[in-house]
Amino acid sequence: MTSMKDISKVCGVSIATVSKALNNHKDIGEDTKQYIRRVAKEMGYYPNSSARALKTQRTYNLGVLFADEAGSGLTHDYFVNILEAFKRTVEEKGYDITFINTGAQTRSYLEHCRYRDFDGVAVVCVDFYDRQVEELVHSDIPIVTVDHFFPGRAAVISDNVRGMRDLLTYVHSRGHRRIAYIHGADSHVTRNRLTSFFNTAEELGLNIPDAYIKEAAYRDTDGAGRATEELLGLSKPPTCILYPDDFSCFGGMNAIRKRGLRIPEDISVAGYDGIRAGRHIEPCLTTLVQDTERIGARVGEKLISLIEKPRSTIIEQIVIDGRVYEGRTVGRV
Amino acid sequence: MTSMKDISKVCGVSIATVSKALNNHKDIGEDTKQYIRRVAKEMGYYPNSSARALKTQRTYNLGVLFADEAGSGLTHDYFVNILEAFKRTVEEKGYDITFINTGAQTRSYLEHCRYRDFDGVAVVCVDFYDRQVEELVHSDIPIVTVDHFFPGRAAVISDNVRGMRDLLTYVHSRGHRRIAYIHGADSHVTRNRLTSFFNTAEELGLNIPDAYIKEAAYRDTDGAGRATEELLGLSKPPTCILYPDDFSCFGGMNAIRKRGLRIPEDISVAGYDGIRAGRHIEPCLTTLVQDTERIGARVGEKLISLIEKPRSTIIEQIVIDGRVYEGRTVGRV
DNA sequence: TATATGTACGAAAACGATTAAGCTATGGCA
DNA sequence: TGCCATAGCTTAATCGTTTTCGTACATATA
Repeated sequence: MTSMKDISKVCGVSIATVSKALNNHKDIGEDTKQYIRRVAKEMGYYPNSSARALKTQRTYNLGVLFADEAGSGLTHDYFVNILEAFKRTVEEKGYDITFINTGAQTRSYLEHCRYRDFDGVAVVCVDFYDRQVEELVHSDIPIVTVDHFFPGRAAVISDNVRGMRDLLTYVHSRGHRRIAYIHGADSHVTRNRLTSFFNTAEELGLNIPDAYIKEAAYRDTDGAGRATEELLGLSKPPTCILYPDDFSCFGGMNAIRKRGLRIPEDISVAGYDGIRAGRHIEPCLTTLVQDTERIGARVGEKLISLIEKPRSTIIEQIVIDGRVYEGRTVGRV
Repeated sequence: MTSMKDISKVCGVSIATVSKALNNHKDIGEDTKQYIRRVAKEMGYYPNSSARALKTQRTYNLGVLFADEAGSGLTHDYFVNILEAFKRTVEEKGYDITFINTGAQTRSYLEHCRYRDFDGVAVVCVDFYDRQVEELVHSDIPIVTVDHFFPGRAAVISDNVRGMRDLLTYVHSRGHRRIAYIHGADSHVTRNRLTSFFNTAEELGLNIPDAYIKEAAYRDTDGAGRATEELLGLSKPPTCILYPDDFSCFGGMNAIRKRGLRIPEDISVAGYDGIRAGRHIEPCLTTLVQDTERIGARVGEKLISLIEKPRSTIIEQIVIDGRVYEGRTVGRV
């Protein structure tokens, strides 16, 4: 590896001059600058990030905390899409991203961040009630969280209240009155959707019997299937079932078909998330598409502004709208 | 941030002693060691990776080159599952992973690797004919590639030859004789599957008319749909169609249904990959499941052994078997 | 002419660790 | 008693940068 030292020898100048020339300081003559640059290029010089980080305390490396509740890791469509958009956004600004180790827990999340000296951290997907997450969030490292708000910290949040309202309103507009909701396991997101579901139902004058509310873990096709069977077994079964997410909806659809019922002729279903596969199955899934592209991009932008201009940055919740995707799983009734 | 210097002051010993104590060198007294360790812990000390890397030339950080051909990035199911398994494996051994910037190309892949001083690189998903990839592969950085073999470098390869053979044999065993194959865009993987398809067909005594061979880009549902329509329009259409991957198969299934045909009663289809969604749709997809878990794990193990014991490590191709998943899209004929 | 200003560069410290080499007691042994 | 090992530390160099403070010289100003 060629270092500045090597270049300085070849050029017959000091290391300081090389550094300044390469970093375009104004107190180096134009000719010298060009000369040094040329030699550097010829010698295949590339700066050493460790040395630079050591001196400047800036790594241009961002940590990503990504720990799916179910341990499915990177296979979670919604979060992975956010991550992808986030990655693209920050890479454009010269940052790299490194995963915060979640598997082999020899050090805490915070310790890991200190070790790697991340300039900032994006908390994309995680158990927000974990003590290690708490510790990390209360540290002095710039942080942006997704879908969860911590007081005094920036967050980008998919609008679950509005999302559920739009979805339910759409289903209602298709004539459905007996609507069941299988919600996900308890979390901020779940509570928001649930509250919004009930509020919207009331606004729409819907009567939702208790038996129409079920719980199944997110992305648990079997659990969603079982809940679906229970709903279908009711004396007055719903005409439409809302699911925690698209995957769960797949599970529900299978349970429905096992009973010999058709979708959407006999019963309607709707998912949540808008994963790619949903658009390519038959009938294609009606769902609430979360705008992962914008969410990820905003997380990136916000995090970088927290890092680069900490003073001028207002801490805030950034709320991102989704939209109803009209597939063909919600029939007219 | 507490440094060794701080600890050394508090303990009244030299920095060297602190370093040795923490790194468990044998020439430090047991009492001193314990004492220093205790103080370090109390002061919340954590080593600085940049400083350490600068000195030791080891970063314990691995680069991941992950550039989906279609720019879909992390949303590619097959590769993302490999990545996940890879990540878990190397994290267990104390390595972190950082993405090699593929979007904002201000520096080449190799330059990026030098900059970050990766101990090694996993090339998971990329255009292997890219000049930058060439450059990287021919450098002195330990590398393991997935699904592509470069002479003199380690590779983990999903057995596409055997996979296609198993799949075709299975389809044949279900009574199909008129079998079409929509293959993906040209690549090593595609060529292997295609060759294997023809060889197996010959072994089985199948006659495959030219019109039964089509091409569509990987994961391109529309393209697969169009190719499917062409196949269906033939005077003697196939009874079974094989697709480049599961997603394409979804596209094909939709095209088939648009014609009013039923799967698998009227026509059979099979995918390739074994993505999660395929198992949860109706009817669930018959496909060749690639063992992403093992592929990712082997990439991790191999890469680490290349790094940690470069001498004793034999460069090799590691071939991983897949297996046919019997869904319900291939009927008996 | 004497002084101020500006330009172009260099010397050296510092970032936080690792490590070879050196130093100093202490105890064992002839 | 004299000598040598050994245990247990310390000194100091080093990794590759960045950055502050000088310095030397040329030019402008009074």
